[in-house]
Amino acid sequence: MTVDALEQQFRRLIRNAEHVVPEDDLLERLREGRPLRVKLGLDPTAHDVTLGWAVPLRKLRQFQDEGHTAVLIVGDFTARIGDPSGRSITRPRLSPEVVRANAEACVTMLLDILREDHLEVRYNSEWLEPLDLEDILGLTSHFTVAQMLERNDFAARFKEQRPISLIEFLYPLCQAYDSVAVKADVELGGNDQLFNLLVGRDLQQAHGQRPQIALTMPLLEGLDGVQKMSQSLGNYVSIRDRPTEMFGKLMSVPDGLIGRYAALATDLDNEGVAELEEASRIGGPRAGRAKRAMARAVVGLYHGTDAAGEAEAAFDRQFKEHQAPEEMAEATLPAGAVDGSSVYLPGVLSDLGLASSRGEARRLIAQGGVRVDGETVVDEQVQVERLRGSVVQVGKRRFVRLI
RNA sequence: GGCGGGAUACCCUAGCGGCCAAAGGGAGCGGCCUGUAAAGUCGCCGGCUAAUGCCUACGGAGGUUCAAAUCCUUCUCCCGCCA
Repeated sequence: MTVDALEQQFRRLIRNAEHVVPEDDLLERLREGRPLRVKLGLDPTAHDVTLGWAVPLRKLRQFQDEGHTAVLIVGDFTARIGDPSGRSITRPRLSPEVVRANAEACVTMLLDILREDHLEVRYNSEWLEPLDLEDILGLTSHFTVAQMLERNDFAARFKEQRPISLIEFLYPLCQAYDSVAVKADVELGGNDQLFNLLVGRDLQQAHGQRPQIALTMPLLEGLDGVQKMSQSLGNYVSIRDRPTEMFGKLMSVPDGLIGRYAALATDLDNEGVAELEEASRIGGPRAGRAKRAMARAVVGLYHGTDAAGEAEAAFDRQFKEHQAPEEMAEATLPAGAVDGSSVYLPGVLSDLGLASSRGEARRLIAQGGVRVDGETVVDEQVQVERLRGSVVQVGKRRFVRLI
């Protein structure tokens, strides 16, 4: 490979990265011309791939495309122990079978992004399970409490006098040991993983290995624009969301995030990203158009450009022309709800999951948030004929067709 | 191990015998506005087909009282100081 080509590969690989520690070592290893072992850890309790999680995954895919080996570490052992992080109640321990099944489902989903060649999937129980206490004490001896407290969230919790379980100190060690076990050249992760990745370097060195390069990707903010995208917060887009849903969710993102999404969740080049970012700063209709372009690019990435175009058209039908969407959930009128010729609508709404309770449904109706075939419902009792075959809408985006 | 403090709805927090389904803030939801953005604005925000009604709920279990989120006992968990 020419020096130039190498340099370009290097630029591609570090593009958008938040930290590359140390950068020059990555270039050096690329020069060796061998496939690098690029590790990425996977928590098998997650069951959906969000756009946020896709950021490091897509980076891993880039490495694959350059001929390097993706080493996917399934944290089956650690999942079995349960992470007591923060104040959250200790997760129930999962049985090995359940973890395994989850993990396999996860890996399958990851193949939406990763390629099947240049891929190595490893379960960390393979090397963590056989460790005995002596081995574990040996691992801990390489680190000090002060080192552990360097980690931001530990430092913060310590300062605020919130509990830190000892087991939490062991997690970075387990993860670091994974790096030793698979002889990683590079480990990828979200930026919140930086500390753990650096622990991996130290531990590899302690085991006489060349320390891995830690490459972290920015954490993508969720739809709310504030917190990081996560399944538990419900502010996420799944890469398996239907095109229309994906497009719609992306259109609800705050303006300030357009550039960020464009950079991290699309395959637009730097100029394209800069253009959208600029437009989003200007605001007004230009920002709206920039957001559309971003949404189209994301949907296009996972569903193809045709689907993206259709999603945008469907979006306009629904929100500019206020037509019901073409595809929506269908449901039958719950039999119990019918009383003679009229129906108690709050009961129907809560049975269909459009409202969390009958009281909630009644409130929605009272506030004018419920429509049948586009017409705002005023009364709680509704004629059966009016409902049969109708489209029931709650709020702006929840639709169900009754059949 | 000793002593002290604490656990309130999704989160943070007030209440400290009846006026408490529980103040305030955040999050969330709905209407208007709009670019399904932000800001703004009006409203909702435990459940029950009306209710000045009933049920469930202030960490768990008991108790005192006509009446308990509030008092007592005990258990669990958290925090602090001392060791």
